[in-house]
Amino acid sequence: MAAKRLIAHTNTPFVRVAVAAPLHGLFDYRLPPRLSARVGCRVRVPFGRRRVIAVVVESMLDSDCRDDQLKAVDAVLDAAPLLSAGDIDFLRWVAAYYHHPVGEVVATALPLRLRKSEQALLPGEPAWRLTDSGLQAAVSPPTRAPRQAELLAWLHAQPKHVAAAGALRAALPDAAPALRNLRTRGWVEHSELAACADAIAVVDGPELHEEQARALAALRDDDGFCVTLLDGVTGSGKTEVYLRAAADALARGRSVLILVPEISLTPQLYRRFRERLGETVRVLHSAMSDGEREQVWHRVRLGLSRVLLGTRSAVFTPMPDLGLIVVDEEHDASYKQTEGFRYSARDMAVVRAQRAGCPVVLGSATPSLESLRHALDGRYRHQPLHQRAGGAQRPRVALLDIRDQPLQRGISDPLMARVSEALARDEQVMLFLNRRGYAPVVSCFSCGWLSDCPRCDARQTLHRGSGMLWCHHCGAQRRLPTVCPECGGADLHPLGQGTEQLEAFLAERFADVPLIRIDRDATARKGSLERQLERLHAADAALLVGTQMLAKGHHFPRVTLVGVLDVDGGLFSADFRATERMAQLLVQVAGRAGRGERPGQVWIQTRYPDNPLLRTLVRDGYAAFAREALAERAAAAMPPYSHQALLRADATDMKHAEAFVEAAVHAARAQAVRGVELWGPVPAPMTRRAGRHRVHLLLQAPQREPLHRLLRGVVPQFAALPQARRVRWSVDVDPVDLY
DNA sequence: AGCACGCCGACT
DNA sequence: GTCGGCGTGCTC
Repeated sequence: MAAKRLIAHTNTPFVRVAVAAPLHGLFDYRLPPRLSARVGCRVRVPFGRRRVIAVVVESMLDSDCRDDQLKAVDAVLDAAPLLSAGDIDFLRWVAAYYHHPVGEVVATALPLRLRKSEQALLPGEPAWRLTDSGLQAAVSPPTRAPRQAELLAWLHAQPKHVAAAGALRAALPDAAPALRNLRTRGWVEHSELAACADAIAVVDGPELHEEQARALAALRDDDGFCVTLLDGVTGSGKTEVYLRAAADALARGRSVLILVPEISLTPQLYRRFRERLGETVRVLHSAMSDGEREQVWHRVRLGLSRVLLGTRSAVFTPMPDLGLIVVDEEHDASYKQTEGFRYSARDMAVVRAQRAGCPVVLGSATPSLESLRHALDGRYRHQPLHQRAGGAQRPRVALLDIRDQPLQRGISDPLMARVSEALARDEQVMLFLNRRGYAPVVSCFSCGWLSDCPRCDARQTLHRGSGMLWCHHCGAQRRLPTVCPECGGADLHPLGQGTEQLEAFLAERFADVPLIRIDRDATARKGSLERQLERLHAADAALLVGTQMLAKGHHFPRVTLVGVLDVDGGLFSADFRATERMAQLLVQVAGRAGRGERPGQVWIQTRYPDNPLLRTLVRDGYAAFAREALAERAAAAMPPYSHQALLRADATDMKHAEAFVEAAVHAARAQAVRGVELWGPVPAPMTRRAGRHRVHLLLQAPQREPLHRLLRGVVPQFAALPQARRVRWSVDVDPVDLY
């Protein structure tokens, strides 16, 4: 023990560092005796022919490398570690799990600024201090400069003759010119006030209903690691449970990490947490500047702020004494990073809680089948919340068979009639269509030309507002041609509907009813969504048209009728998870209806009213649907009853992508790990995308262990394959979409 | 990734 | 004659 402590705190002659490069190994360096670098500190090291910022992950008495191969650390950039030994262990575990280069994983745990800039922005308030000569001047102040004298006296009265710049400004609002003069005389100097901890101020909330109380009591029972699936319908008060559990953790002197999907990181949630827990609540999100992000990051890692509300990447933020992790809307796809280092923040939150020995709460009205399986197997505690807070009634959900129905812009007559009736009763109506733009394709009726994307195996969507054809997969745009590019005819027609068309049609049909469209295009203009929603709260009858954006974040208490125009796309997709996503989306959309006094009704148009999963969902709800869907997955040995990894490769030349995956298959076969199936090379579902041809190899196994054993052996070999030079490739462990 | 080395085409 | 194309190799 004594020896170990000695090693940890004296200068060991070698360090092992993680470099942000797509290289699987770590790199050893000599540490000159004049330098001291503990695990978790950043260092500047010579790397190849350049200098890079790296993170120390081990501190060693000797190295496996030959002495003449070792270079020396240039400089130590942090006096104290930014990441604890536990954080480093966790990140190394994460890198091993995702078979991703450690350096890149460690880099994602640091705020961007710390990867690029050597100087850390450690927290501390800017302040002004009286200098020695200033101290003398304060004793006999200049009589001809009363403002300066006043300022000198004020600073003199401060403890240690130092004051925060903000406090000074508050006390002497007009002191800026005097301050400037004192500074030129050398009587005050710029300084820094020690960083102080944020106030923790827990405020009581509303009384919990029985189920909430039960869920909270269960959480209190177990202070160590345990996973709770908080399975609660929209409006059942999950947030209240999070708040109480967070307050408990704070009371025990612990920190709390709250993860939310990108979309629902609304100011309202942040405000609610601040109101209830105090200034100690801090937030990390994409709209913040690099400097702000780094400041929050330091405050949280130093324990100055105790509650962090953040999106996906916040799961790697170092936090001392972690006492609770919450993953809100745990089924949400945005927890999975879909490029580069493809991690699942939800899964890593569970691992992190396990390592920290603290509880983790996964909350959702529509839990992922992965989490539900764990709950059914007893690995997660299942905590349902059925009651709707405030006693609002569940909406009535029904299928609308449109097989023999004429459709007007995608809307059947029965649905249209209900829309009219609801509007006539001064109620609000929401129509959901998961396709933005005006029409998904434009076609020439004389020659059959279609608006194909030049770079993808997809159609360009018509956006009539801008008069453009737009590929939603690669972003390629062109003007809508006036005549057919193929035959020169003037017989071009949009086919199918998007939200833009629906909006135009309904605006004409219900000219005197306020109408709002909510999708990525309509809300791109900043702040416009908020203003539109204001308008909605004031209105009586109103129409809302939108994509899945409608289903998230915002609540529309006055909506009594929800129409889902097209659900069938989710039923027959090549992606086995499509039905799960469809069901989650339907339930989330339905949850928007009837939260006021009047009961809501939800009508779902379909050509497949006999589809068993759809029927179960509508008749018996999400839980019943999920049971059946799980049974199907089990029967087909699909996740979560098997485990997958996906090797993706793409190249401008299809042959290169194929050759690489072919070679990868050979390498994988040579490992001869039993119990892992290899499916590939196969062309990706959308073979060509943004001008690149994409080829996959799917690896699947009933158990995790053999899959990971295989990957451990073979992924480094992929990197070394000569064919790898001609492709972009990546390994996706636990892929959620196979596109 | 990022950087240098190296070996072939059209230009001040 | 060179400037520069990107294939190849390497990073403790």
